[in-house]
Formats: sequence, C-alpha cells, structure tokens
Amino acid sequence: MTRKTAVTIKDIAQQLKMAPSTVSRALRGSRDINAATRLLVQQVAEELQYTPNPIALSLKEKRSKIIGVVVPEIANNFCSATIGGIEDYAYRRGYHVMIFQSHEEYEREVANVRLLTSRRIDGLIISLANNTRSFDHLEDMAAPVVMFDRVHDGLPGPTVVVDDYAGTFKGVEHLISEGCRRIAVLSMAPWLSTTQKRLQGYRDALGTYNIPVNERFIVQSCETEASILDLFTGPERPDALFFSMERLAMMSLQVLKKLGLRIPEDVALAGFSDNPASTLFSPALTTIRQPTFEIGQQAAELLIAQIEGTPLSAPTVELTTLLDIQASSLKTTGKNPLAK
Amino acid sequence: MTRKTAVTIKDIAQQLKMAPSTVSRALRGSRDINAATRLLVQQVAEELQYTPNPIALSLKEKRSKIIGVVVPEIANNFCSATIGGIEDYAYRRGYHVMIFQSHEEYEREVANVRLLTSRRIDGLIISLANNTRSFDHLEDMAAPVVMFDRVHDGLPGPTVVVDDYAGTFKGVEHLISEGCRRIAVLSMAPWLSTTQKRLQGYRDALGTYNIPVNERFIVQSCETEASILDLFTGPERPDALFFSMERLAMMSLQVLKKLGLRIPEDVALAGFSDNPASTLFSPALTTIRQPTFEIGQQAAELLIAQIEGTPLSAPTVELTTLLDIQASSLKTTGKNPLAK
DNA sequence: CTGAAAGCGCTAACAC
DNA sequence: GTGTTAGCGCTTTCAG
Repeated sequence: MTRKTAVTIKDIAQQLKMAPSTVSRALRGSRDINAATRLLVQQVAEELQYTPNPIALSLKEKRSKIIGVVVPEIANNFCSATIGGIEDYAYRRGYHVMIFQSHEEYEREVANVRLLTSRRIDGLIISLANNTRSFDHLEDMAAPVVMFDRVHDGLPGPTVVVDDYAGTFKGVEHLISEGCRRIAVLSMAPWLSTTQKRLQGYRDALGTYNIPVNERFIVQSCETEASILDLFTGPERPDALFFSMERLAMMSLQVLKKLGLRIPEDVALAGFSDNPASTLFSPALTTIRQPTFEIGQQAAELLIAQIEGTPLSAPTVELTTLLDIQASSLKTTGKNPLAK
Repeated sequence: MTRKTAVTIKDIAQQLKMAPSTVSRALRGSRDINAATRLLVQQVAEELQYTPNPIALSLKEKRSKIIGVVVPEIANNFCSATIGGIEDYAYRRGYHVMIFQSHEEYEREVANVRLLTSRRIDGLIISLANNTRSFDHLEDMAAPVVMFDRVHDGLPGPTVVVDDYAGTFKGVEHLISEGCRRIAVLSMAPWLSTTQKRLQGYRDALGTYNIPVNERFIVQSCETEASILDLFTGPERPDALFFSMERLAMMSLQVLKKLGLRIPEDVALAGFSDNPASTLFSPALTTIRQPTFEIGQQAAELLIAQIEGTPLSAPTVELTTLLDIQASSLKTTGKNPLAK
C-alpha cells in the first residue's frame, strides 16, 4: 500500500530545499536550468514516484486531455467497435476517452453533451441518437465536435461516414441480380443523413434496373417487428428485405421465422450489419461491412487534429464498405453473382 | 456560438457586486444565506448559463467523480455489455466513466492502471488481461478497485462474478445427458480464477457421471485454432466441445467446418457466449448466458459504495448464469433434456 | 539560473 | 448574512 496523499511538486521542493517553481522547470525540461539541478530533481521525483496531477494542469491550462464520446448504445457491435478504434488512437496521442450512452433518446443525448461540456472536455465524438432532430446542443459547443455514422449535414465540423449510397446500391443491385424484384427496405429515422443516402442508393439501384419503387416497401423509422410484419400482410409481399442496421437484421430474422418463410427461397436478406459472427447465422447473412475500427480511429484523428490546431487533412472522411455475399441472398444457388 | 471562456462564479459575483463566496454559498444552498440573495444569485446564474467547473472542484475536493474501467477489448460482446451496465449505474449516481483497453496485454494493463491512478480517478473497475500474472499494479492502488469476470483471488477488494462452477457443471452435465462421453474443454489462462472454477465444474460433472477425465481433452490457454485442431488428430476424438469464451466458440465453429464435422451429430457444442445472436447461428448455439449488463451495474454499485464509504452489502457478488439449450448440443433430437 | 508571487475556479474557515 | 483570505497543485510572469 502506498501513501494515500499523492506526492506533489512541493514535496520535492521541500526535500531539496528549493522553490516549487524550480522543480517545475526542472521536470518539464525548461531550457534555462542548471543541468545538475535538473538531474537532482528528476532523481528525487523518481524516488518519490512523483506523477503530475492532471487536474491541477487542466485547471491551469484549460484543457483536460479528455475526449468525450456519446453513442446510442455501447453494447452494439458497431458502437463498441468504433469506440475501440477511438480509444486506440486517443491512447497513442495521450488522450483519454470518456463514454456516455444516449440510449437513442434525444433528451439523454442533450444531457450527456451538456455534462461533457461542463466537464471541460477537449472535444466530442458523437453518433446521433435515432430521434435527435434538434441540434442546438451541438451547435453551441465551444469544443470541437466530430460526428460519425449518424451525422447531420446541417452542422459544421468534420464527419466520418461510409459510402452509404454506394454500399446500399451495391447491396440492392446484388439482390436484383439474384432475381428479386419486390425488395423492401428497413431503415432508420428519415432525418439522418445516413438514412437519406441509403434510401437514395436503394431508389437509384431499382431505377437503374427499371424496377418501379413501391413506397409501401420503404419502412422508415423501423422500430418494431410490427412494421416488418405489416410488409407481409398485403397482397404484394416482398421477396427480399434490405436492412440498414444490425438490429433490423435480427428483427427480420425473427419475423421471417415467425411467418415460416424460408431464407433465401421465399425472402432474400441483405443489409448493413457489423456482427462479426453473422457469417455463422442460419443462413449466413449477406452484409455490407463497415470498417468500424477504422471509423473510430479516423474520428479520433480528426478530432485531435482540430483540438491541437493541426490543419485537417480532410473535412470529411468517407470510408469504403465491403459487400460480403453469403447464403441469405443467394436465390440462384451456385451462381456466381456479379462482382461490382 | 457561445463565448469561448466559460462563465465562473466570479462573473456572477461581479455582476451582482458581491463576494464569490456568497455566490458559492447561494448556489450550493447553504443554510445561512438570505433567501432574497439566493434567489437573485440563482437567477443570474441561470441567465449566464453558469455551470460549475468540475476540474476546480476536483482539485479542491481531491476527487474526480470519474471511475476508470480497464477491459481486455471493448469490441467484445461481454465487455461492451458490462461497460453499458457500468455507465448506466454510474451515470445515475453522478459518476463518469473513463475507458481503457488492455488488448489482453499485461504491460498495457499496467500502463492503463498507472495512467488512471495519475488521473486521480475515484475508483477502478477491471477485468484482467488474459496474461496478467503479477498484481502489484493493483495491490498498491490508493483508490478502491472492483474486479469482475477475470478476477484474482489473491487480491483484496470486492468482485463480481458468475457461478462459473455451477454454470459449467450444468453445461457439461447437459452434454452428458445428450450422450456425449468424450467432452473436450477449451479454456483460458490457467491462473485466472474463472478458468479454475470452470475447469473444476467440468471435472466434477464428469466425475459425477463416472466419466474418466482425459487430460488431452483439457485445452488450457486456448489461443489458436491449431490447439483445437490437435484435439481431432489422435485416435480418440472428442464428441463434444465445451468453450469457455465466445471467441473460442467462433474458433470451434471454424475448425469443425474445416474438418467437415457436423454439429451436433459428430460433435456437440456448448459453452459460454454472450453474443445475443448466437441463437441465430447454424446451428443455434447452446450457451451459458451471463447477466452481462447486471454484472456491470453491480460492479459500479460496489465501487461507488466503497468510494463513498457506504458499507458494502456484500464483498463479492455472484450472479447466476442461465443454460440456454439450442440445437448445437441436441444429439438426441426431440428429447427434452433434464432441467437442472 | 532561481526564488517569490499570482492565478486557474472553487470552497471553507474565519472574521465582522 | 456576507466579505476576506487561504489553499487545492501547477505553471508562469517578474524580479533578482
């Protein structure tokens, strides 16, 4: 057990019978200091196991070396993987990561951001809650903000996203190439730019292949199994489901099971998912894979660049998704689908 | 955009032409203060959007209201779910969570703990890295420590674990009841108490049913697919695999696929996993489910109780696992296995 | 080169 | 009831 009260610069000064300021200078390698003094101080500091108090430093320098992260839910493969990336990069740059969950609730998101602000964090990385429609809490942040995944175009500040449009296009095109013509899409809140880009990719893919868009097949703000079930009540039932989020994939699987529909024979399945195990599903899921860890790293990099005033390499980073074709979308077994 | 410099207690005092201490008292509801003054101060504070500077507070009161969390890997269903639980409870109690990853490396774990200490965190919640064998870094912590999952019995401080012994016993017993007799177990580092308890559960389950223990079937420190492959090289091949970690489940599935062995006909599969989607696997996995979110909450509760000097309800919390039987272990189809 | 002093924002004696 | 002062640990003028 060590002493309860941490050793301070004063303790060192006292023991060496010099002024605290001298110790401070010696420790942080100020130019104008006697080499002998410096060595002495460093030695004693070592002995006493001195570690600078970051709180005192923060108070003085008005920066905390802490970056805040607000995500909808930590226990979500996409979020946890990006947080992993953020922590990884931040750690290497001497920053620490403080995490909050919005639980997809606007109010909690606002509360978190305010809390983080009052914590004097140096910067914020955020993925918006599903039902966040007002952005005041982000607009009047003093600290730099980087958004990822769920971004809002109206806000300034860099963003890290993936090629949502192209990714969706590829995915839907693949379903079409497998013979699907009634492709329903399950998406999130319509005001998220992610949603908009993905839906555009969906519409354009259909358009490219002269398939009329059936608005009934576009489920916006998909939150419950009921809305998926609804798709299968009318006379025209989908022959494919494109999900824009892992949770929606799970829900689809449940619903299709409940309805006794086979995948992919009755309904093909494809979409965005970041469960590393989704190839082990029954059947294995065709997914648009996002470079989650890298997204986190990039977000942290952009943020720290802003904090430290380094010019940004790019205001917005767009990473590339990968279409991972598995059994869930292969209606024409054995056929090697178009690589696009 | 707001002012860059946050408003302080001094600003309020100045505007009201009173002393900062009065403002401070008014704001924190000190008894002996004029009601009128208090109201006035509160009003101005509101107007100016004053938020107390937690850094100044920390410096003064020598506590940061931050709890540190060190886990092997955030992007891991078990870890992210527990972190979710920690954040959830901590948030409600006014604490914030700072996260670090050890990446299963002892050195990085030590570095993180030291960093956290120098950060003057109020307490630490940790799940040990797989190869941590020395515990000095935890022994001489000034702040309270709570361990969860990967705990070490030699250390003081409360722990949150699950009924590893009973959980494993139940799981292995179930495999036995399905007719398996050559059950191999894939486990982690032998010095972890988790490993020890689980292996004991395994041994005792076999013993109870008079099945001799084949030491070749006990794979300690299972890190690679090779060690699983080895199991299938000799003359006596396992008819069941019990995995003690989600990653090992994935590896098993890969290996069995590679070997062309059917699950559960050739090899039954069961074990610890916290992938909420493992029922969607092909075949659905029989798993021992841990109450991950609750583990996190409990850990946070124990820690905060210690920090605030509240007497602990219990030094160690042991939560109960649930055996979720699915197709991967059902050799005798249709048979309703013993509920135990 | 080194010491003394001020101040970051806040609270808690200690006056009056 | 309210103002004054000191101090949390550290850096940074400003003197010397």
